[in-house]
Amino acid sequence: MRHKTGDMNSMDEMDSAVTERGLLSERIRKALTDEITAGVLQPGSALDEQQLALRFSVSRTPVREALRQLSNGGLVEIRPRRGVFVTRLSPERIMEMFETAAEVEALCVRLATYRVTPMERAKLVELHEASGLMAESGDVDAYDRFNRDFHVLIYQATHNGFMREHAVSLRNRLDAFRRTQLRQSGRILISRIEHAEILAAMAEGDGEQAARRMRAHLLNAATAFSRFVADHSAPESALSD
Amino acid sequence: MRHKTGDMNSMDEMDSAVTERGLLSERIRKALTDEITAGVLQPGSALDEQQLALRFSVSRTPVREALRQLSNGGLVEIRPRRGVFVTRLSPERIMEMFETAAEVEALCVRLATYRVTPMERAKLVELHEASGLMAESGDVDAYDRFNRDFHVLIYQATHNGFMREHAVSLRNRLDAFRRTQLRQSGRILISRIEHAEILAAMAEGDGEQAARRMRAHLLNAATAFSRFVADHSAPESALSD
DNA sequence: TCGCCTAGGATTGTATACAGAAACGGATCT
DNA sequence: AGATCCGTTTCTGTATACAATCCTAGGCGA
Repeated sequence: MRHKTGDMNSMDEMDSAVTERGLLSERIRKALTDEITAGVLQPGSALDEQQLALRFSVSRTPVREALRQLSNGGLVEIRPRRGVFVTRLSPERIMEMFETAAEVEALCVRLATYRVTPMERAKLVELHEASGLMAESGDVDAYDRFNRDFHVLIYQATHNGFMREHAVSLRNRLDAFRRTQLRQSGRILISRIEHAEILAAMAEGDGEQAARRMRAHLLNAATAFSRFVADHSAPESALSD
Repeated sequence: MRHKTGDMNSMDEMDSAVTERGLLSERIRKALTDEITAGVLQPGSALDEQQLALRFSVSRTPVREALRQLSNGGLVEIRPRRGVFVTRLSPERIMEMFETAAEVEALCVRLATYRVTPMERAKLVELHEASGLMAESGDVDAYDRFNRDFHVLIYQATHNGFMREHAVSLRNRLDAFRRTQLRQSGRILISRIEHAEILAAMAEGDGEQAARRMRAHLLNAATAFSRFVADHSAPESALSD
């Protein structure tokens, strides 16, 4: 079973005349999610319902629903009777999110070490080995997809569906920042080495060790992200606000 | 200096009769949350928007928004174009949730052990000592409130706001089941003893030990809940259906 | 008799209309 | 000049109307 969780959902080239199978609110939610994580919609900016409705050529109703969904994901903030704003994530907040993700992933890999099936273990190794090519060619997008599959498979190996869903949801909220740090030179190779070390600990059945390495793995990514922000956005943000 | 302007925005009435204070969708969301967790709305039952709108004397719009919010909390399931249904939680699913909560709380108390401030530690002890009266008098509701404050304060002591929010959200989803198990004879006293042991580990600065005890604390609650379910619903569900 | 197709009813999804609150700007007063 | 008051305006929150889809039931044909 090799299902790709991150399939691109870009079948929007159909005529606008046909009502698509999915709900309008879902389409809008996805579009807004992309724009926010890509930085097109800048943090702190207000999202006007009418304006968005006009942009997507729909009424305010599905736009409202999409915005409500986004607020639950933490991407936007709703101030009642005031409006909807793209959540402004402070660097501290982002680091808090990374730390939380690190701890959650650590506990997942610890449980996974004790519960993983031989088939799952084989699949993990297979994924990891396949990532070697991506690391060498520097294909960030491909490695990003692999990385996701790798981690999700570990959640899966906990054999706790609720925990898996929670971990996936957490990971989704950090994806934008993860991609950012992954683009730094050398990060992919380091990431891959850390994966190998985690797999080694799992192979020895040492859940605590695997957990420690996973925590370090995530915190390294956080540090890389932090360094990236310090290097790239300091000059720009000097006069904002 | 206080002017006597015509500003009467400051009337804070708490009654639920004709108050226009909050948003309708919020009020409905709370009402439905209560009814679902209390079991008034049984798992698997369909929620008709028009019917609910009639019941609350509002239009379908705020009802829809409330239902969307609930679906993100996992209380209801939305099948597009099919309707909204109260989520049917299998015993396995509930145990998965308890395990996840146990692990998350364990990691919280581990971090809290290393980061708690003297003031927070004092507040924890104070809370714990105050709970003695509730345990003796068997006031389940009061103990339930204390229990919540106690655990939330531990999340707070991690000094990671994001983690605190996540842990609180997780706890909310389990509150209904927690109350159930707490009503079993002796559970309150046992719970209080376990709290004391957790505090002791924190006082010694042994985060790992505190984490283990917290995990056991939550899993004990899960076991108690499981036993409660087995005792109370087995005879009925044995040959019905 | 059984299975497929179609018509009707019911319910959700979306659009539009209306009401009230919060932001904005100008005029007046101190 | 600065602040305050008040009217205007814009936008959200809610209500209602319309459209599309799904479920059900009944008829028709094999």
